[in-house]
Amino acid sequence: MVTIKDVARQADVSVATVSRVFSGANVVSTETTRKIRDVAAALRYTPHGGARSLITRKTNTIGVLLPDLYGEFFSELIRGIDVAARRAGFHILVSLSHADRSEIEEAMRAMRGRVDGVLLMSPHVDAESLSNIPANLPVVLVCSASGGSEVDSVTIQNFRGARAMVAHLISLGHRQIAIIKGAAGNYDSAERLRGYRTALRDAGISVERALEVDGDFTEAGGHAAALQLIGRNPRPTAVFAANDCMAIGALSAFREQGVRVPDEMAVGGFDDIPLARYMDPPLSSVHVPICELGERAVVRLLDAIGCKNAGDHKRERVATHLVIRRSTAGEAVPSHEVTNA
Amino acid sequence: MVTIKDVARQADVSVATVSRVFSGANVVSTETTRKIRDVAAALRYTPHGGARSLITRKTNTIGVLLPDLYGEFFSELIRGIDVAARRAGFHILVSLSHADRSEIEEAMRAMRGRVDGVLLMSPHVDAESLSNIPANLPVVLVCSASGGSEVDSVTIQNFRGARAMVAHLISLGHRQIAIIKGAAGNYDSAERLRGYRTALRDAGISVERALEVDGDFTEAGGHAAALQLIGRNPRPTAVFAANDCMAIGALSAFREQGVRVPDEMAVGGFDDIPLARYMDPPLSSVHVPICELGERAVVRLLDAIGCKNAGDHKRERVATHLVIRRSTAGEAVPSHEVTNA
DNA sequence: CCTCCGGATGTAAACGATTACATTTTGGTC
DNA sequence: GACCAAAATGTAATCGTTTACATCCGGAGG
Repeated sequence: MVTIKDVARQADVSVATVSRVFSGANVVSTETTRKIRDVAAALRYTPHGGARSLITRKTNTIGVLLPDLYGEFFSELIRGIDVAARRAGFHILVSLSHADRSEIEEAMRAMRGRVDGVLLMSPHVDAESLSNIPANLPVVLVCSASGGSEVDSVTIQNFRGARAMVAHLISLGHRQIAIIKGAAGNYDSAERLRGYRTALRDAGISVERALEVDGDFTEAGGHAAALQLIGRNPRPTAVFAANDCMAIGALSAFREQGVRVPDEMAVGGFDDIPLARYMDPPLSSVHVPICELGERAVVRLLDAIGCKNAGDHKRERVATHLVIRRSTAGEAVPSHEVTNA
Repeated sequence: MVTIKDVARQADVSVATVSRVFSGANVVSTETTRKIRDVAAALRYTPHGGARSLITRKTNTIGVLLPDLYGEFFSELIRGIDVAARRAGFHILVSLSHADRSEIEEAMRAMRGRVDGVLLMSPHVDAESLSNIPANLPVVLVCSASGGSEVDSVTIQNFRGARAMVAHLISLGHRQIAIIKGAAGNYDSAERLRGYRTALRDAGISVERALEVDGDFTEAGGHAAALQLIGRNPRPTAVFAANDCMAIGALSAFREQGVRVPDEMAVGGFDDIPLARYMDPPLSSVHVPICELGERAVVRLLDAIGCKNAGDHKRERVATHLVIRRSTAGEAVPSHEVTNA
């Protein structure tokens, strides 16, 4: 590997001068600069990021710790994060599939000295209770429960979104409304369930546990849950799936069983993934600006990295809105979408 | 930030001893070890990864350079990469949305000193022509054209998969078979197109440019392309979409226009994303083990990092296989899948 | 002609760890 | 108790940079 010393030697200057050329301190004579650049190009020299960040104490990298995440949600989130990070000249160090507390702590420690801050998405662990992590490392929670206000966090409007979807179903005249719940122990799941129940109560409809079936955010889970619901007596006339994947699984189950959507069964999802509008019938959903979620989280983190004002930790929510398509609205709704912020 | 020196001072030993405790050289007396661990825990000390990798000359990190990638493909690929990397104790540094050569080179330089090797997916740029990158940095190409054998690469069996799908359509009696092409200039696109044409020729069917419509790998693109095809005279009886997203867009277009699938129009996709089986009708596709693709690429890269045998660069392909569902096969095919390696 | 100043460059000390080598301690053997 | 190997620990160089400080040099001002 060719280092700054090799360049210095060949260009017949000191390493300091070479360093000054590459670190942008605009203080080296144009002639020397040219000479150094030539030598560097010939040698294929590139500054060593690790060494650089050791002395400058900035890695220009943010760590991203995620749980098991699938499909669209994951890719959009990363995209948002990468876009915002790159805009600020930051890289992202990604670590996936962290479930329990010890794994998270382990991953965070591994990141010490490699990142300037961490984005942590931990829907199962109350991240505040993380104890054994490097001190002074800025952290922003994404879509996670954060008991107090001890830490920055960015989440989505799960509660409002779910409540709006269920209110929409109610407004269509449905009274027997089921929910296919998200993965157990998950923060988003819990909030969406809460929104569902609140909407029912607000309309004076009693909340029945029999209409709350378990799900796991996968198509297969939604499919299985839908089969259960078909057997219920009385059979619900509408179902709210806690995410689109499950809604899609449910749609296919209803189709197989000859249950017509939306006539016999209205179906609403959550997330509004790109595919939702291409379903048959097109799926009503709660739109989540996932990409923006990632961006906002990064912005917040960069903020925390910049100034050490340990004081003002904020809890921020990105807005969701209802997107009504045919899976809930019947033929009455025109094919262009009705949205409702 | 607390460093190894702080721990050494408080534990009343030298930094060397502390280092030995944390780097696993099992040579420190149990009592000293305990004392050091206690102090470290009290101080919340974590070794500084950057400093460590500077002297050991290993970052235990691999860089991942990707183009604009969406949905399932992206998330599965990253998952595969992360799984394999973590298994070997490696982290991944991700950088997205690199299009042209200069962006790629820039990103690779930025990674110098932060990674031990790079996974590069560059479907548009002939990566071999990359010149201005750090010397000696192991690289493995993923799903990219690699002219000669100067570099390791892992791709998928685009050609075979596409040919098999089109052969399947032919075997069902179709003669007017259209293709919705992938993004222009894309390696996978080109290979799948080649497979399509070869299958036609093998069956003695003439290749007609009018049946090759442009696409871009998105649902909207597939939708638009399908509308075009409906207008063709004679109208094709089958269409092969170069990926599932486009196939799904096409399905929805056919549905809207009252073109029955598969009776009036058979539809085949590529990728076999999880949602494919939940479409109406369930979508026939070419299964791609995306996760495995990522894993294999990492394994290959770790190999290259381990031994400096610059000699034997290999080109590897992960196998695809046909998954036949109702979108091509009509009601004749039972609901459990027919697969065909 | 001397001073002084500023621009260009060099010298050397960090950054936070690892590790070869040197040194000290320990404990077993005679 | 002396001796010696082995075990435990310390010393200091090193990784590839950045940067405060020192140095050098030429020219402007007096």
